[in-house]
Amino acid sequence: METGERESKNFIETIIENDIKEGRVTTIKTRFPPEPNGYLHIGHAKSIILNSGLAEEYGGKFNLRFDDTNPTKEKSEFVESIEADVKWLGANWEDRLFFASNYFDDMYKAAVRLIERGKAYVSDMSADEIREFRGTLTEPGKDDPYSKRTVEENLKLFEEMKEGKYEDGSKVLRARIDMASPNINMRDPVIYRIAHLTHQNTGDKWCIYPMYDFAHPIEDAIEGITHSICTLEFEDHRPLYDWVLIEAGFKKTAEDTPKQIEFAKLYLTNVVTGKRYIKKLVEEGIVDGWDDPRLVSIAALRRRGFTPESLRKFVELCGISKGNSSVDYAMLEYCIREDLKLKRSRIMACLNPVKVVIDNFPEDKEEELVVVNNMENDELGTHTIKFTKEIYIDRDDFMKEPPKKYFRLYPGNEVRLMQAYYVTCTSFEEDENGEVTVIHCTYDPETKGGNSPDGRKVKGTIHWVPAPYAVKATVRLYENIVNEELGVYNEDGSLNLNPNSKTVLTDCVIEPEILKAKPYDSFQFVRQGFFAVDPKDTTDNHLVFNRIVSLKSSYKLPTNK
RNA sequence: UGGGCUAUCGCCAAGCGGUAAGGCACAGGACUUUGACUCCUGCAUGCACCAGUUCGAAUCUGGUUAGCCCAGCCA
Repeated sequence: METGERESKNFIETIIENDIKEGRVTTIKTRFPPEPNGYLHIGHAKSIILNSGLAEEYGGKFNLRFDDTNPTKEKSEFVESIEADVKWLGANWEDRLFFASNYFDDMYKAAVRLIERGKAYVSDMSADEIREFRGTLTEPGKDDPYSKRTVEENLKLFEEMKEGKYEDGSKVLRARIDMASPNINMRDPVIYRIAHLTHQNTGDKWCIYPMYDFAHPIEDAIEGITHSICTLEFEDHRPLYDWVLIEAGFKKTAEDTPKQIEFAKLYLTNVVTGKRYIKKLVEEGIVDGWDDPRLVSIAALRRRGFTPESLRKFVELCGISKGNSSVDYAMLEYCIREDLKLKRSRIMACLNPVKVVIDNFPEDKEEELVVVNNMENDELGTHTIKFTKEIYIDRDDFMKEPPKKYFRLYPGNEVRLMQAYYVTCTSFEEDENGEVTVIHCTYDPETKGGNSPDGRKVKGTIHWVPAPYAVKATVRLYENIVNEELGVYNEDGSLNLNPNSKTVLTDCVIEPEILKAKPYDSFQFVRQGFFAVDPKDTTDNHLVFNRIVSLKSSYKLPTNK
């Protein structure tokens, strides 16, 4: 099944369709506006896929814009990684890559316009004083003593701020709105601050920088964005967004575009999402880096072997709404399995190998068998594998004393070795600890290919690797970094980490076909799950695999008896 | 306790006055050279709660409760 069609549309699509129907817009324009202060994670994927998807769906345009209005937090390292991640996800901004910082001139002019219209003033109050005068949630604020400055005075002061005459924090430009507004964002918000810093894009050209609330609506207006989609916490900012556009002359009424629309963020149950938390895990060295496979940053998911298609499917499946919610991780697992199962070759690998000797198989004989890479997808072709007297199977596929309904290998039982022969376990050897060291079997030469001419059935089919040709590799197993509740830090800043979130490296053996694999290539290891070649740890002569997701398993060993 | 927003199955989520879509998860069954996949079947007399309007309400009205967001010169 390819891109299955959704029968219901989300509320943003409804808004857009109304805007088109009622003639407010003809070509819609959306944007993804990250601040380059960290790496992108799966939550951003929702926004990227939503915004670019909407543009695509309605024949509009999608822009990538760096919202770099605060040089204290931003680095060019991050703009590079973000660009790569957005591209990898398949969002196409064509030639429309923008930087808010390139609009600083327009923003400065807009601020001057506000001052001229008496809608903004320079204040000398300190940050503490401004906070004090702002009032509280239940009490109104008090007028800024500097709010009575004349237009001329404000113009002169703001010009001097720009020229660098004042120190950081000594003056700010505030919008003149309403200190008694029940919406605290409207109590004369600061719209420009002084920061003598080298900006990642504009260098030392500016020493005053616009605040988000002032800059963002202007950025949208300049680019002709029609639908400015953001997350729920900006709902209270929407009146300010409209105020700026109207007072600075970018639009007539709040009904005109650009129009801000808010939706709920994506949370994964028990998984640490959120830039600042991931950042903390990285900085504290709890994980190896931004792309540690246990994380859900885009870089980590890519390294781990997730596909862009699987993330698109996931976002689509989760839906868009205004209710805060937390999606089951199982949903993500479903999406990646669904995407990979028809795209990837199946290969036999024993994560915890144990040797099997086929006693009645001739000592030096080798048989070449042809294996279909994916029974459901012919395009993936075939490969060959040698069958030999000594092979490895997974330790889980043998039990000395099988519990009920266990139908893999055990003394006296016959199973099928995938694509090869029926074998029957005759005996086994164990060490002093009771650990099985070698399993002895006999094979039935009549069953080559895995079918019995006499119509005899076996209940179990197990995978194997020829011992002389087994390729040694390492698999990285881990659980996601999880927390008890929504991946949130405790009040003291600590995190209740899942004890399983440790990475475990295990030696394994894989059939020789695996030697053709390159970094990021992924496979379905028969009965084990999907794995991808790690791009960082892998060397020329040793492969390291990250587990992308395990397969569903409906056989559980009985817990008691 | 000022303002804004949200409340439909374990988890997402449609629904917009005409008698509860779909997906994930789960359970049972069929099939199977991966106990996978695939395929069937089941899974809210109920839509946070209480009143009211209506022939009829998850959808409208009033009230209540719960959760999320806002007092950065962050975004």
